[in-house]
Amino acid sequence: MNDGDGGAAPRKRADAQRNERTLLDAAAAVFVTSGVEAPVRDIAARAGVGVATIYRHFPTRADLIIAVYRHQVEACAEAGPALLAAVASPYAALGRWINLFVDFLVTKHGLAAVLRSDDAGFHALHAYFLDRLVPVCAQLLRAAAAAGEIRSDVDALELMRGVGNLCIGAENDPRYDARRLVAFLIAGLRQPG
Amino acid sequence: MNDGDGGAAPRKRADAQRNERTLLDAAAAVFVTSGVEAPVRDIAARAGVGVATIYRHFPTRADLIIAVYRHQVEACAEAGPALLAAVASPYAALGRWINLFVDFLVTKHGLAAVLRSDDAGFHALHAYFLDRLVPVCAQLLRAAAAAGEIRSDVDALELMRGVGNLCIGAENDPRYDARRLVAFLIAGLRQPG
DNA sequence: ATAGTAATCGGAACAGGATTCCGTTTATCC
DNA sequence: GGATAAACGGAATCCTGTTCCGATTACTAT
Repeated sequence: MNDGDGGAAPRKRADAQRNERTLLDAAAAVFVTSGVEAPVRDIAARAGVGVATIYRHFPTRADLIIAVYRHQVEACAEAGPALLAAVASPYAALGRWINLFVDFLVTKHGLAAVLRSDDAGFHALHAYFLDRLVPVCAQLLRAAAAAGEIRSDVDALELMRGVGNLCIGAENDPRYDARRLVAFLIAGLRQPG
Repeated sequence: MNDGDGGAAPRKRADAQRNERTLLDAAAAVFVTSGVEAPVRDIAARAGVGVATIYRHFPTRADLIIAVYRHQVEACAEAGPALLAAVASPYAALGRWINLFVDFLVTKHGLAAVLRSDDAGFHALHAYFLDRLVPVCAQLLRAAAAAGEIRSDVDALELMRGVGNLCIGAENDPRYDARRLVAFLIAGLRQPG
């Protein structure tokens, strides 16, 4: 809703809309090469705008990161119920879903690191990821526990944070395979016996 | 060797030795309250010296952190073989040793985070921790694998990095229990079947 | 079409931290 | 006690992030 006209929102100016799009593209490109903590000035330069324009559109870096990756996070969130419906074993569905999440994180240079940062500026990023993905994870955990495949005392938030942490620094380092370690962690959730 | 006199090293001046000690104490105190990434100026102020004095004694922050925690890291390294000798099951010894490591990390505010940082300035810190602890971990892993208690394809470096990552952000957050997650990870190493 | 208006813009100014430089101090040796 | 070079402190520099302000430009009403 509130996309074409709206009542209260006075519709943004055309140049502002254009700049927002340009900034998203520039940020995405810079994130790929320099990571999500690239200097603000670099992103502004790449977009051909002044630094203040970034702050006007995205008050904190978290807002910019969220905007850049929103689609992929949504896709990941929606994949949870789909996997649960499509795969026979809830435990297998959980494993598959976690792999999707891990793949997403390790391909976004530095994202896992800022995701766990306790810097106040990243509060919105924290909140978004957690609000969107923790419930999905909790649903998968409940299903697997109900099926007796894993222990029932696993907290979704804790697991998500653990998996996120395991993904830190996993980009382009052949000696560290986050996927493998996460698989061990998930294996460790199985019922003892 | 080369502690009291030596041949090539011209023995440091007395005030320099005193400052180095003072700096170590000041850094240790500041690390406890503000974490290992505390501003250099704070440490200098606490020690009552100029900032350049820090750089003269410890060229990078990594050197300072290593010096502050060297004793505890050595103790952890030496605990490995001791546990292996004292505990009947190598797998149990591994678990106990990992717990020592985790306890060390989570009580040093922010240490786990810089430990995994790929910032060039922390290269020495990386190298020291890895050189000192990975061989110990490898020995424990070999013993447990030889006893048939865990799979034999676990790399010590990878495991250490995984455990270190799980400890990031674990200080004073009741909703995140790094010890518990590490326990799951170690449990996941058991032989399948 | 045009003048008025307010949203938006760009880059300079400011702030905070790390790192380096240099004139001064001081321990050591003779 | 004086010469010498190591060590010192703090100012200067550099690099980011963030805010401010005069200039610009899209929209609106006539």
